[in-house]
Amino acid sequence: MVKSDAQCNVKCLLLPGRCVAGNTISERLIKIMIDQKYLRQDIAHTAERLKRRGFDLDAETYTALDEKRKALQIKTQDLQNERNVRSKSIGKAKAAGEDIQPLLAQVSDLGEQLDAAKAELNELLQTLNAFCLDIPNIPDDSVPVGKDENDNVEISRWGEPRQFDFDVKDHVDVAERINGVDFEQAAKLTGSRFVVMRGQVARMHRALAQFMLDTHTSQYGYTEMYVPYLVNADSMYGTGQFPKFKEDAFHTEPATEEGQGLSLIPTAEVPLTNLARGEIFSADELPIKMTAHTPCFRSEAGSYGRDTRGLIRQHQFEKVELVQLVKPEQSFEALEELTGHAESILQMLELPYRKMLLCSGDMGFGSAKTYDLEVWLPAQNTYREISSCSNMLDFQARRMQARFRNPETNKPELLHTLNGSGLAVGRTLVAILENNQQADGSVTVPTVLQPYMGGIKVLSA
RNA sequence: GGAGAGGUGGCAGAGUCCGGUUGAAUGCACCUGACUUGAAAUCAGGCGAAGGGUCAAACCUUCCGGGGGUUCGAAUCCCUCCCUCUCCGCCA
Repeated sequence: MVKSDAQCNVKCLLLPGRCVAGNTISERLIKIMIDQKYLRQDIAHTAERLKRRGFDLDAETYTALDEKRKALQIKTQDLQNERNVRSKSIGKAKAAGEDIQPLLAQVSDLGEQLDAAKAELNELLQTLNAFCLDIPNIPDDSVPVGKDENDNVEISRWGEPRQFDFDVKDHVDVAERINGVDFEQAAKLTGSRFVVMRGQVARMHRALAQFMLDTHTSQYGYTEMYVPYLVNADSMYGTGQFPKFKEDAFHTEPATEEGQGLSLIPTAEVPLTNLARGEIFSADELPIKMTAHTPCFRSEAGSYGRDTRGLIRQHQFEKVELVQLVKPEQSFEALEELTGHAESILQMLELPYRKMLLCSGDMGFGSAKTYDLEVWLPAQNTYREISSCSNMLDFQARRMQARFRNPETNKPELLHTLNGSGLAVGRTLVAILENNQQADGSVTVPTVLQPYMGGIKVLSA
């Protein structure tokens, strides 16, 4: 139904010349201007809402900085104007063959004043920018106020956890019994939190990603994308990983002394969403729905000792990501849709899950509203996160300057971005291994996956 | 990796050697109006972004790949980084 749109989107995204070269400082100076406008509207209310997620906005500092900025900006612009006017008159005088010397004398000290004002303004802008980049997104009013995952609200459940008449093994035991994983080899090659998969398990891992991609493209109108796994700093700023969460990602060494290193993507959300960076879409190009299957790399700083066994928490894992770029008024509807797309994968794989609405304190930095899908893991006797679907509103769009032209005003306006896992492939594999295990150690292959595995119905040693 | 060419508005494409009223000729696209039964064609006008400012305007500042420098003044000169293209080499 959206096929033609999807095709158009690819074309638009891939049009040569639309890619904006990575800008650094000047681009960020613009960003903060907008952040300020945003904050200024109602700073007390903003602070109150940010508090719900445990963030203390220092409104006084902000207001003081902003007022200072305003004064400095006006001063600087006045000086620039004066310089421009005088320079022009010098040009005229010179063209008329008049003596320029007296005019030059008049401007002699202007340059210094201007330089000083500019430097001061610049410094302030950097401060303000840093201040604004650390502010998380504002939770939507529909988000329950809470501190941590214990305050998340269960929205729904799907499927019945299976009753086992034998001792349930965890996915590591299940996979090892059919010779499908080898963590020791991975540790030899690289270190902890990596895995080597082999044979039918490796194949099922691949099949899962293929199945997910095919479903999202053929059923839900997403355009399949192939994207870089290494991105520059601007991309990481754009989606909100930088500056606050730099430690969570892996980075390459800078290529040159001054050059910035690249970062391994922690999720395909980064490259997919940043496709919109610096772009102005026409209204009829939206919504843009993209999906990609990529590896994801996370340093897992701060999670030492958590989920050390098995595939749950790896430094490298695969994910099929869903990203949507939509008009502002459509984003909440789009979040429901996108979450539904991820849910449908679990349903087709017949994996019991529940849908959680994250509370204000448990949401990601850039999200205004997030649903987590948690799949049932019998060995852990609990539900574990397998997908996280978020409406970022214009949070990322603001950082990226991702806009569309509103036909009503004919002006560029920030669009809204959404993303969700559809699904995390490694954890889906875990869920199948655990939920579909048999007493004899074999694992049944979900029906929808069988065509992707040459008709194999059971994984066995 | 070696050699060369180039990065200008939605697109195409001048300007850059010899810096000055150039946010930027021209063409296309687009919008409005006139003409027309309607359309095409033609004619007239408009048509980048961000920030400041204003009730709204006027108006001001900034932006010709990024950063820095020279200058009263830089799209134009200098340095540097990034990217693109062509040829050679190498390679999946």
